[in-house]
Amino acid sequence: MADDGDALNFCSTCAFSAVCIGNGYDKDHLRELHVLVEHVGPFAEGEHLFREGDDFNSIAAVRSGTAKTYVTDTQGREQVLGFFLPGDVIGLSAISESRYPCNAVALDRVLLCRFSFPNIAALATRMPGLQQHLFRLLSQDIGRAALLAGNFSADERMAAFLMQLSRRYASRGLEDGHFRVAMTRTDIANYLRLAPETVSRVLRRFQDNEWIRVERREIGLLKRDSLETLARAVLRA
Amino acid sequence: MADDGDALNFCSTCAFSAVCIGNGYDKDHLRELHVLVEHVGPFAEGEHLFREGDDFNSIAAVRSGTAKTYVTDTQGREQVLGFFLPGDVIGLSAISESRYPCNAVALDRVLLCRFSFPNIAALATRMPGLQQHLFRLLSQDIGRAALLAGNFSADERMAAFLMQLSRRYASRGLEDGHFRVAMTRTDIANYLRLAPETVSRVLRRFQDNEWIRVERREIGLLKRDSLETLARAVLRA
DNA sequence: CGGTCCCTTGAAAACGTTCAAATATAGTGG
DNA sequence: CCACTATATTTGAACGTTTTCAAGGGACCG
Repeated sequence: MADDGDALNFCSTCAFSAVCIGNGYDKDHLRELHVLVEHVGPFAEGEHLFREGDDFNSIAAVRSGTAKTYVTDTQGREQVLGFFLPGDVIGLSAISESRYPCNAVALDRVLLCRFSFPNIAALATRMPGLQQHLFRLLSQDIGRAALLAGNFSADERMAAFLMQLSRRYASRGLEDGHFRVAMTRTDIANYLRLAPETVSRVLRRFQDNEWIRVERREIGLLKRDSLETLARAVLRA
Repeated sequence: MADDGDALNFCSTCAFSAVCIGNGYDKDHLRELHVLVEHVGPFAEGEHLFREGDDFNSIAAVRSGTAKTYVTDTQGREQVLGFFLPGDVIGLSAISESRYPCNAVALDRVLLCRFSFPNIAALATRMPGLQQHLFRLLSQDIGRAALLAGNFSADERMAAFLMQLSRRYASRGLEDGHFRVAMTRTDIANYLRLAPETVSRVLRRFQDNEWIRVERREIGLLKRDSLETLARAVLRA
């Protein structure tokens, strides 16, 4: 994946961060990126990475573990905005404000690479490639946020959720046909805007159809085609 | 609003574009922005500004009129992604791709200021303020997209829609207590993920409560408090 | 004046939620 | 090692909101 030996020698974990933020930089640029990076964590399960209203000054790449972002609505119910796997960048939606607009919490043991945003933005003015990468990260998130906004059935949502997870694992070179999710049913429900009971029932139905195999947090995908067909309505790809 | 007399003398409409894209630039910078701007339109009602799959190379500020972006789902049903009033920037979600991921169509007579994105990004590397403004525009859209993703009732969605519209008019110095919307009930329904019949019924109920006054596309807000209360669940502010 | 598209209204049906309760799992301390 | 508790998950049944289907009215445009 990161076949840039020099960068790896330079600092293996920070090279990984550089990969998270963008590719194609020379050694000097990597060195400049490196000084912006701060390794933070580990965060324990349930520990907050940041809270709504905290001063925003950095974005972070997940190095290992899983996190979720969420807000609490007026009736105190949790709305999960997204899940963040290793390689994902968290905190982008805060850029337009001076404070984080949501909470972020670790779902298991989480390690981060934190980047000062003012500094990285300043660096970006001298590195067009980095600027473009940041633009793309931001723009991608706009599309991703719109994804679940549609008017979809519980089955379509769940299928899309599973396929998206699988794709994200695959894009990181991990096993994508069988994985262990870090989130509870309730987290999934809050993300998909369904009741936890509905999540449970849909998973049951998928298993009865022999499309998946579920055992607690372990999920195996048996009939990707069927799931893809359902998910297509949501994912449009 | 635009109290920069020089800029206005320089080119009134382009000064307006500069205002759309960002403030606080000196005369030289405005001149540089100016050469990037291309006035396009008018587009007639129903005419497309761009279509899904078109090559992406520019973003555009709406100068007058109203547009919507939408995608067509697998069953051929339209999903409205957003409405764009004068001053709004359209096309930001395309930055991560080389092609537009959605369609944009004029709802009435529309004029645009179009900016070459590669050029404006290049300029941004020399103008930190512009870069930051672009980052903020993008980040704002992430938040806005997440807005309607929640699990809200038809009443809450409609109230939020009306209040948001009112606020956007107000922020442009326009009448915000009574306005004429350019979109059909079906457009609103496709945006709020409701059936057109539901939109009709909710508006009826609001009018029966004397919260609003509706006559075709004309909408007057009578009890902003009641609407705000409902909308709060969605807008969180 | 006729046609088309938009909007409204009513009744029935569907889907997901809520409520209630049973079951299972992991962590804790005896 | 086992009981015990808190939390997570599953399941069933009733309920409610929104959708769907069907039809009627109304505005605008030629």
